[in-house]
Amino acid sequence: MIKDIISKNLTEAVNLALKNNELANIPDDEIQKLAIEIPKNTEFGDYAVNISGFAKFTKMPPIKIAQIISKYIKMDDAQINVVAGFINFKLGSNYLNNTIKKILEQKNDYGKITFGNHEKVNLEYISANPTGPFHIGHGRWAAMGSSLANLMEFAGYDIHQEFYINDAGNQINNLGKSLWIRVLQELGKKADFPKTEEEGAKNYYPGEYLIETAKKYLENNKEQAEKSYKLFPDALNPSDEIINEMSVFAKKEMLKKQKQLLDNFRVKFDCFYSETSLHESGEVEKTFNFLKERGEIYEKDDAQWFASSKYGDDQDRVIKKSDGSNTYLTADIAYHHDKIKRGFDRLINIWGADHHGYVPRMKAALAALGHNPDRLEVLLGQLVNIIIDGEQVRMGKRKKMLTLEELIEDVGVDATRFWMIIRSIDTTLDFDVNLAKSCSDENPVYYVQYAHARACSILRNATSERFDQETKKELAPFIESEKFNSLINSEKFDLNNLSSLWKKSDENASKATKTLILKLESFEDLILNSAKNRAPYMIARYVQELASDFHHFYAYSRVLNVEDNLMIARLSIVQAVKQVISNALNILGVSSPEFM
RNA sequence: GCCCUGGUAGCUCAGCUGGAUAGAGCAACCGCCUUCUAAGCGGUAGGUCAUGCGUUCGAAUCGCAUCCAGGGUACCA
Repeated sequence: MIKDIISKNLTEAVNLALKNNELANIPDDEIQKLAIEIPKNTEFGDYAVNISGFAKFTKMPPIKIAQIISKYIKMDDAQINVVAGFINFKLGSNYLNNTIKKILEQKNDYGKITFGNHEKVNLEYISANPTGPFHIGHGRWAAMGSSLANLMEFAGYDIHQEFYINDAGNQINNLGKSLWIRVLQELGKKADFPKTEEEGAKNYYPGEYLIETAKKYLENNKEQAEKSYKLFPDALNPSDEIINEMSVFAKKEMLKKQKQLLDNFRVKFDCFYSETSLHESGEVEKTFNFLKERGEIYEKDDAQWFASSKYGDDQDRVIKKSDGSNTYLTADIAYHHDKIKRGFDRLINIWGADHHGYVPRMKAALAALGHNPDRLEVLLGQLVNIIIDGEQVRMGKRKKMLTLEELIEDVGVDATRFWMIIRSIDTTLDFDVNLAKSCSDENPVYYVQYAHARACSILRNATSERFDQETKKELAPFIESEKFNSLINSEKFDLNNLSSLWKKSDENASKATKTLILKLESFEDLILNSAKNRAPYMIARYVQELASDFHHFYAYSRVLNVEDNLMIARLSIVQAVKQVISNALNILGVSSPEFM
């Protein structure tokens, strides 16, 4: 990375200046902190470093310090100039050419870094109840989570993607009870969902999606259902056996649908972890006893309490209710305990902001179990507003809602994913359905994909036969396929291919070319920063900027129909752009079309 | 009340481990298609970075207070 080269030279220069007593009193960690940045105003240079921070140690004006340091910098093929407290670097073509070489040699691996050091990370996200279709909010976690997984893999982590199935508790019974009503309705019996709170309306799922499930159930179980109905004609009071049968069937169907949708949405989990399995294996009880042995649990009001406030939670939490059953928290503690026992160095959870109060108690739980709570990282995502026709649509949870499936059908996987990722996780996302659907300038997905398709088009044309309109004759391609392939696909890219790139041509073209290559160069740095910050949205922003730089380049630099050496050089750049756009879009789980 | 996010251009948002003139996209206005994809490019205009005080050589960025918006504050999951 060019930044690393500059950084190394800079550190050496500062140390030399210190050794020669031209500077003094600068602590080592201050030198380490020097950040190479890209100036907002590129007139200053391609890279810059601000050394004003040294002023308070050396008691010298920043400009003086910058001058002294710059004297000691020995970089070939780079211009260095000092403005105020800044040392600016303007790079020569060697650096830029090497960037292209690196991309063409590393291909799909360009941008991969070893920062993560193979740390074993368990990334848990979505973790929805299997009681209905995903809503759009789940879509944000799905897109975020899978992109973050791709990103962190790229940055050198070992990522294990996990979905925790919340398949225990009353909700599953409620699901079964609701399915039974739908089944009876399908059989033509009189059966209705309760309407009022007194009748227990909130214990049912009246969403229409269970109608389909009911039909499916009846395909093979019609007689059985009729029989059950005769024994228990009251739709709201079926037997436990019926509820159980319905619950199991509904859960299985819902899960199947969820998995199918995730597959369509390019979300790949390594593991679906069932909460029920934790109860059945006795892990929940074991964890409870373990905590009890460690003295973290006490009794009050007939319930068992976890003393989470000892570990920073603002109050203690019930862990076993007075009726003897466990709370959700108990299973969740067991689950996180299990993750750590499975050998993960780090646990990352993506949770909706509505769960933020849950973070301290989960961290407290880890501490109480004897683990370092910092191993758990919770990324809190703000919620999603749906905008249709300029109006915000409220998401009623159990009423009619726009499901993720409908959205994807409407908008497409690429656009949905891109829009879900484009904003930082800290801001409430306004998802404008009309905008995401629109194939216009307003839609950044197509802007980026168009750049990729455009690059592909140029590369295609370069090796295709041509037809001359005037002479009505077939012309040879601009470059033979074989030559082109050896240019693009060889293990060792020949830097001489780029030699004619920087000969004096028009200024706009070389400026655009340089800007473009510097953007390509910054990809590795981007991976580092976005992985560090767990921020896939940075990739989405970057790839838009890259597309913009490429379109700009395209406007000023003809690739084909110029003299051969220049064509080869520019084709190499186009290929590199195509590669990097596709590497970036791959991380986001967005496709890179060859035609549009 | 307490806790978590956010408040930056007409709109949606970057920038926030303090540093050069606060950026992008869209919308508005003006231009550019007989040559590689116009789903594109160039240009113009648009700001008291919610408010106040503080820390600092220097604050959109850090601290405190206030005001707005969203979310949370269960022996639900």
